[in-house]
Amino acid sequence: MARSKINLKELASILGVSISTISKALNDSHEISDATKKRIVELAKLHNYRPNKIALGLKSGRTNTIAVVIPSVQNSFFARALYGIESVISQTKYSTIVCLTKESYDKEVDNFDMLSNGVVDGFIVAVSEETQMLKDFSHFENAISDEKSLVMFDRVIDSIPCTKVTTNDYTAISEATQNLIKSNRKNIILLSAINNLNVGKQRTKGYRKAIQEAGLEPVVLESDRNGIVEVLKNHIENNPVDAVIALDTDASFASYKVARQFGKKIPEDMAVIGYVSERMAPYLAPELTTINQHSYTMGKTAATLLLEQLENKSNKNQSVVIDSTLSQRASS
Amino acid sequence: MARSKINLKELASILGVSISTISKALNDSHEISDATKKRIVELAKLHNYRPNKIALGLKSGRTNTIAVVIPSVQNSFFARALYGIESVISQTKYSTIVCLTKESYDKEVDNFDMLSNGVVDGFIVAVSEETQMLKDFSHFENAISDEKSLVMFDRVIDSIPCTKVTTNDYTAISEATQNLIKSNRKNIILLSAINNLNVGKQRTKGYRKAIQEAGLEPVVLESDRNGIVEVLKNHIENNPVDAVIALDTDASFASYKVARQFGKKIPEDMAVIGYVSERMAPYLAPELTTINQHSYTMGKTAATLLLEQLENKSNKNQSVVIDSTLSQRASS
DNA sequence: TTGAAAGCGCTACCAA
DNA sequence: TTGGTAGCGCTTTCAA
Repeated sequence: MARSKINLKELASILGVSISTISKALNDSHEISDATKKRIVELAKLHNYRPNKIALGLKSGRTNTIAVVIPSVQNSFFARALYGIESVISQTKYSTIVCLTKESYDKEVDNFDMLSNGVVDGFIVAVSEETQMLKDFSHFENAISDEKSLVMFDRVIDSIPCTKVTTNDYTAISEATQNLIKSNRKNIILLSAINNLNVGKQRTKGYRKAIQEAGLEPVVLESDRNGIVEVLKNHIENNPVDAVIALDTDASFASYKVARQFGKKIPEDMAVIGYVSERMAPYLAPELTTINQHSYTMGKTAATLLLEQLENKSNKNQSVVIDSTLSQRASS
Repeated sequence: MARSKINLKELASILGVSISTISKALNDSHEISDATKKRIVELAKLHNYRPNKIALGLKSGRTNTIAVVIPSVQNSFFARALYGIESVISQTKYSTIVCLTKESYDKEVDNFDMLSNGVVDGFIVAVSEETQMLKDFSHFENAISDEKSLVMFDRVIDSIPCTKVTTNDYTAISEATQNLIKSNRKNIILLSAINNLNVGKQRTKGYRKAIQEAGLEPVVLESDRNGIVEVLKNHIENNPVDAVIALDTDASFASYKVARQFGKKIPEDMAVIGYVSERMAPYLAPELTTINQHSYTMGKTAATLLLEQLENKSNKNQSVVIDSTLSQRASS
């Protein structure tokens, strides 16, 4: 196939017409006669001509590319949110660049720096943990002053003026806790392998609120992914527990594992409510009651809002809350 | 902050020097005196100057961007492979564009078309199922004739001349089957929610080979994610089963679920070997013996080979095989 | 040591 | 209906 990056200039010289004629013809301009248009389009097709996106980008100042900057993709929440984003974006003329920050401030800043100057038209970001901690948000401010559209989802920074999509985590978990209380659980503990993250702390707050309102004693068990089983074991050995709220996948699975080891029946002896993908929850025995964050919907919403902003169909800086819901199953 | 996309021209006019002087100074050219260099660099820093990547790309014909084109990211194999790729790439001057094909030929072709003309320097791809079926590989051929570097991993096309990273799935599963046979299992069935995929068929072949060599009868149960539990139930109700090889996460979890429902103990009554992420396997009760595809390593390898190719350090078209290994746990 | 100018591939304005 | 030319932001040769 006669290929290898043919450009307007070459097409022009083949047909003995000017570059601008070629350009106009391929853009179906009314200025060009149908006859030449046809010749040109045919030749272009023959040579499989594709306009050079980079040149287009330089010219127009827009690239029809958006960046999705998220901490990870191992996490089913972000994987599914990304899927939602992609579903929306891929139906448009836009493409997606995905950047993984691994919760690192430096990586996040690098990505914004690299992409802000000409490469993308806008950003969808879930702010990394380290950035939240350091409270240095100048890369976001710079993006805004560079007139990039910016949408934050899940992990948002209140003080940055941009569009935001969040979930009502705090409320959801506090309601879940109240549910357990109503069904007469007395020793409801919280188990978390993510209390190093803000999300974890937020959820813990919701738990504490509900527990304290009921006059009960909050018990918060935290560890990292590797230690979580041990931490729970140690606690259960020495304390009464009749319900666990598990803040993440590891904590959820750990609850089941330890319950088995201690011969505790779920939900009779111990109820469990956890965060696990909706796809996985039914496989647990008994099926796990989960708090569903609707990650796919959040992704779709974030993408839709960004697109509207890019096409100037919406005023900037909306805030949308996607309700988390309790998916009641057999474990509680 | 005085920002908003300052460029060489503006810097030049501020200092009353020429654009080329600015350019050279910022690139630390020896042609420029230290004095002016200093003035220029300082001004650039003050204005937070960042070179426009798009302009650079147009000029140089390279963008220092690579595309990763994979079917999905929900799947833990690809999620982790992507993580491996990112780990390598993010240490270099290159950035990554991630495209999700959802196993669609059209999406894959679109992505290649969009990115081939100037946007990326190379591709890492796991070929979509539909593409494998349709056997139309011209988008790969075009990329090659456009002089893009191309690395395929996991899902590769033999007839396309490019670098390839694969795993020895066939051998791994056939060895796993032999293991079961040696430990005296007689009714070893295969359970798959992915036999619509080539990977699934490949694994099935490995199973059949081992079973038939042992003079046993192969039993292949397939379904999709939603039907997999029912299919297994129906079979177990009416047939003896003392071992299951589960080809994917859903099939693996389904095996546990059904075993429980029928009061079959794992591994005594029924052994299970499955494909589940190494992170998840220990949470199952009993812990699941898995076939580990080393997705992270595959990703890293693919990325490393691509980089070498981009920097012309390696001859093209190597083929690397990353051995799958059996992670023996309690379920078999 | 500095600057002018061409050119990467494309579009759009203005002439012809 | 067509073509010449400028310019997007940058690098690089060649002159000054």
